[in-house]
Amino acid sequence: MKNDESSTTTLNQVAQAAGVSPATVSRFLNGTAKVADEKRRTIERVIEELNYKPNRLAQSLKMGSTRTIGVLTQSLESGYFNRAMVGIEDAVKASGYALLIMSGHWHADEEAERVELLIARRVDGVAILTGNMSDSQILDFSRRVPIVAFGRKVAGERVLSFGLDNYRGACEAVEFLVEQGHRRIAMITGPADHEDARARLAGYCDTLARHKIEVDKGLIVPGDFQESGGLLAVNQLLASNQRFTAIFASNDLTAYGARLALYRRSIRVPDDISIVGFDDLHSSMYTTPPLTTVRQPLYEVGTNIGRMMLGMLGHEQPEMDMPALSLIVRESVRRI
Amino acid sequence: MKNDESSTTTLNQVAQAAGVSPATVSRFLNGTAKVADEKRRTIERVIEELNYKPNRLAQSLKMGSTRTIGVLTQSLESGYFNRAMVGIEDAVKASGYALLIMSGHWHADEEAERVELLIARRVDGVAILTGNMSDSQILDFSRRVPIVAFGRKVAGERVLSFGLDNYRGACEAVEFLVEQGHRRIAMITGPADHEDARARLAGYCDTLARHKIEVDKGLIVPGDFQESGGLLAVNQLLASNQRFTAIFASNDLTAYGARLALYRRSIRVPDDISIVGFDDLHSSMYTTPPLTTVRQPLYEVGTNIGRMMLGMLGHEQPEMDMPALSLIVRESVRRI
DNA sequence: TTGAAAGCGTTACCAC
DNA sequence: GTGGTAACGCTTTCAA
Repeated sequence: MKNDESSTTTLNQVAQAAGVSPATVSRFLNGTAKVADEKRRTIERVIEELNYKPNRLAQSLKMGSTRTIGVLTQSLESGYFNRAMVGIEDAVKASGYALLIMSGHWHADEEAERVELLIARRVDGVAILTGNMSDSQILDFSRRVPIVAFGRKVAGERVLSFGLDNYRGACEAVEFLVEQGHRRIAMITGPADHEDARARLAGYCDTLARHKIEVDKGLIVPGDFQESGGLLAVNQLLASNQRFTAIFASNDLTAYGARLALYRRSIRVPDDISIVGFDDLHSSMYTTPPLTTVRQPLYEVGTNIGRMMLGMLGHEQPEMDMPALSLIVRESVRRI
Repeated sequence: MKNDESSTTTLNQVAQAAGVSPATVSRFLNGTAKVADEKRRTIERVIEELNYKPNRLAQSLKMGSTRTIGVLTQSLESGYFNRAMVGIEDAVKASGYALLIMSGHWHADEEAERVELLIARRVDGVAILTGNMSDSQILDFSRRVPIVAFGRKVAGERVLSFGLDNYRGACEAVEFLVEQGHRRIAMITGPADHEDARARLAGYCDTLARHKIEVDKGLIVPGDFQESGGLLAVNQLLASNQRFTAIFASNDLTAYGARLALYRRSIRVPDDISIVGFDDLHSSMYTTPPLTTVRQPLYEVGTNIGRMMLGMLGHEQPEMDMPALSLIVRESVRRI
């Protein structure tokens, strides 16, 4: 076996070495047509000897499909998005698709730029995980490439989109707190320009109202979906001398920060203050105390994105099957 | 502006519409040669009108470079690996490289399969983040594609590799515990087949020995680098009625699990038991108490991987500059 | 069953 | 400066 200097073998070389035409090799490789037993054996042998691997680039160019799905995430290191990522990957890898992942960092311009990059690389479709692009931007893109968008509501010829009912999730969370006897419930919000954050806030307000509990503006403090925001928020709450027995944090990260702020003042959870979060990140199972939170079925979100994408790409019909948000009761809430 | 049914415009169409040859358009696009002012303006206009975007696939095929770096990670949702991932991305994106990420799940066969996939897609180089492949496997791959491997020690023509001094990091951690007066220090190990885990265990043993502290086998319990392993390990430790004042966990995840196990028994940290972890995941800043741990400069690991890769790919010479492991003292250790 | 050849969208060499 | 054209590695008619 002589190797041409690590230079990659091409289908043509295989054909030549096997004394057949490139077409025949191609047909053998793809099972596109019957090839005589004898030839097929020589081809097999030559491929082995030359260690030939098809060039997917050339294939893609020819066939007009890269078998690649572009994913626009918002952060490469977000436990939230990455959970969905593995769902997507699991759903599509059996069909031979790979993921080309780019991050938009919650910045509309950067997001658009990344999608542009994805399209330039000729991904077969792009999955968009929330973000700040406008619907019309997404719609525009969808004229160039099939899109499935999560956490957005945009309708069009080649866009599929879906979201989770954040409002209802928030209602459940606050409902639970009320059931447990809490009346003075503080809320740490998420970014004001974030739709999910607004829905969660609305769920909080409405649920309180439904129970004839006054919505005290002083109990609503801003966070940023990060731990640091949660920490600051609780500090602010405490500094303003508000009375409250529970905190509804807009997401788990916020809850972690809030919990630390309480710890610093030796305020016990849940004995003194109860906390409920939102997302149910994996780590929420291991905080002390384990966090009561609203579970987002992110993995399933991912598999559904993957399936919907395959559907648009002409594979078997996607059967959507989306678990709803559900409250996971752990140990950060006390009945009072 | 008429749009041909969302079908993508090609360079040839631009050429035709502008009344010039494809070569000229290409030259204009790449600045490969001067093109007359007049033509350049028509070309610009036509590109605008037709909304032409170059097909990177065709470019790649022609030029023999996809401007893509394959990354073999072990888990898409590991805070540890993903921190390095953003480092890699930051280091290479300015040069126009994108990342094609695949996960090997710590399984040698799957890892090899993924690298094979990466190569089939003609990535320009592959970055390998630890894993279980054999050195010779990696060496083999490196004959087909430039490789930079982190957490491995494999030398070759086209492989660059580097690791962090886990042994020394562990020594520092245990040294600190001893300085704080601890003598009965339990250790929760990582997977026995994991090199880093073994190095950390060795650091623990040697440091104890250096201080003439007996290494009690009963204080060394197995973990798995996951929270659940840490939890189980502490349960086992407690059940066996060992006396100890501190725990050295093989990584932060393990420490989280251990901390929860303690919490369940109302054993306080650090008042009753001290804990130190390893990795310094972002979340370790927000555990209660915040975790004292050995910081791995993962982001910098990533940027270095990226730079080394660019170096191998013929860009500017990489200047390695790797921060060492360092102990981050927070609040999970008490002086006794 | 098989081969010749066109073509996917680029780039680059060779003339002019 | 610019155009013609071969070539990158593959797939797929069209004939035979």
